[in-house]
Amino acid sequence: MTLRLFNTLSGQMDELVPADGKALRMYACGPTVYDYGHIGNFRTFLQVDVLRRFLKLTGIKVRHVMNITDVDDKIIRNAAAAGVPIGEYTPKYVDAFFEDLDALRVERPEEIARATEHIDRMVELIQKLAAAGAAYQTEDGSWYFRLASFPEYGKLSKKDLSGMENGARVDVDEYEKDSARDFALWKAAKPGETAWDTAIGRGRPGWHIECSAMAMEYLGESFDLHAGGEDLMFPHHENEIAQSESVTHKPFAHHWMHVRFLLVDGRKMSKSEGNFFTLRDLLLKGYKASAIRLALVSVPYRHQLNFTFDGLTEATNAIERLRTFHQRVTKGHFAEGGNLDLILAAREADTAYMAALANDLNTAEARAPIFDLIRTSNTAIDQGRFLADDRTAVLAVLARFDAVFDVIADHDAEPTRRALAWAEQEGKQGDVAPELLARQSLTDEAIDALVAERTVAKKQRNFARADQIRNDLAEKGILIEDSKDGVRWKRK
RNA sequence: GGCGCGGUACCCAAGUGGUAAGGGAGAGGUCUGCAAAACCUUUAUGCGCCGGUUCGAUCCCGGCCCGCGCCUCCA
Repeated sequence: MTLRLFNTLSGQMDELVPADGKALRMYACGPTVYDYGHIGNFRTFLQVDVLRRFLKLTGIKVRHVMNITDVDDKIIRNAAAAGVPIGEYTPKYVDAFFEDLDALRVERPEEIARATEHIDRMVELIQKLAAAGAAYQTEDGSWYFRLASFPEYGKLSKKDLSGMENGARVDVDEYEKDSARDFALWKAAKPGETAWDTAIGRGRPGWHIECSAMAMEYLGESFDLHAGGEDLMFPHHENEIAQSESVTHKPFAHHWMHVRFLLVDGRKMSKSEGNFFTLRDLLLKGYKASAIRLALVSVPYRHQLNFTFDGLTEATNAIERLRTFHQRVTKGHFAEGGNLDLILAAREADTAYMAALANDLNTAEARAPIFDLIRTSNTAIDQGRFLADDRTAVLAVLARFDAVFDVIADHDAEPTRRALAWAEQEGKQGDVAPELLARQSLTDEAIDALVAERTVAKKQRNFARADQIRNDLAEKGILIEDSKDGVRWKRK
């Protein structure tokens, strides 16, 4: 099973296989740690997670590198406003980022590279660029990339910049540049700003150079895949290509994957429009981390995803269906043996599931056979003909589904607990939904005790008491289900 | 203005040149002490509009309308 993935560079679907035959080397642009991540950021990380999980499922080893941009204009600005050095400003947001990734069950890349720890490599690269005639220094000590030296510029984003060489838009701070489109490799230190003393002068790196330097450091001069949000295609990725290939004269990344934007209510998220959500915002509203994951993952990466609360509710309900079924199959008692039709159905579901993902990571299509299999199985269980081998076959399919989607196994308690602790710490208790607090008000043990009491009441045919307990629990978001295999309860 | 993407049922969303997956929601039914869960039935003669190609188009071509994104920091 080989993944066919749309390649922005070639403009077509290309097979994604490790060029060295060993491990797939991929680089994905990570966060700039100046604030908490928002759900748009996480859609991209989640889709890259789907990619790497699917690759692993098909038996491909992955070597995935992600950068953390811990020095840039916004960080410098915010740190200055907070009156601390950037090294004291960013750790909070780095920690928050990983906590959020954990909440969403995004796997860690094999390598996480911080910009501030790779300044040397960036300086070396700039020196090489200068030697190759692709970089020049301006009077203030900054270094720029000379676009004119790289005729292929624009090949990724399919832009023809030839007509706009020296447009009217020239930044007053950058009047010394040879061409308006030349971009900064190294920014000369300004008084009071964070800076490094290096062989090319005192200053700090431009944004694009870090990715070129770190990608080549960990993956080599040429590697398999480079991924990121669609907005990074131009100019960020285009600039990475220019910087890297001007030095190596080899293809930087063979394959480029761009995740399209998440919109909120049909509009791009922005703080000014008030449609801006962080993961924490949603957790405190009472949504489960798994529901957020499923909602952000279920629309294929090459389509815009319109985020709505209805969509989150739908994902919540879909997960309920998956988990209820999983529990039913896991906890049920089934006789020895198996049914050929069910085992075949499981196999077909798995084939269709894998084929959908192999087709440009079509997550929406991949869900369908799983739900089909659930219905088929439920019917068989209702008919009392579901057997032990059927269970084995079906659970194997669900395991492969969860190897990528990772929403059936319930890990929702911890992210919510942490979000609540965070809200308390930050004095944001006012943002916590009352329903969430109600739901958290009972411990598992207390619920078990009430459920046991209800079971006793039912045996005594004291239905009034039994229903009272059920209703009381329901008010706190705890739902009870009676079944042949005992009583199940779950938090809404 | 340039580049790109999309418009499929109440909502989300796949998909194919031969007659519309899946999820959610709604309605009716079965089961149940009652519920829940589950199952069954049901909800697009129709896939933005208009032309064209074709035996046949939602899917191909052309035009139009609408929405969105990128072109500047941005996932």
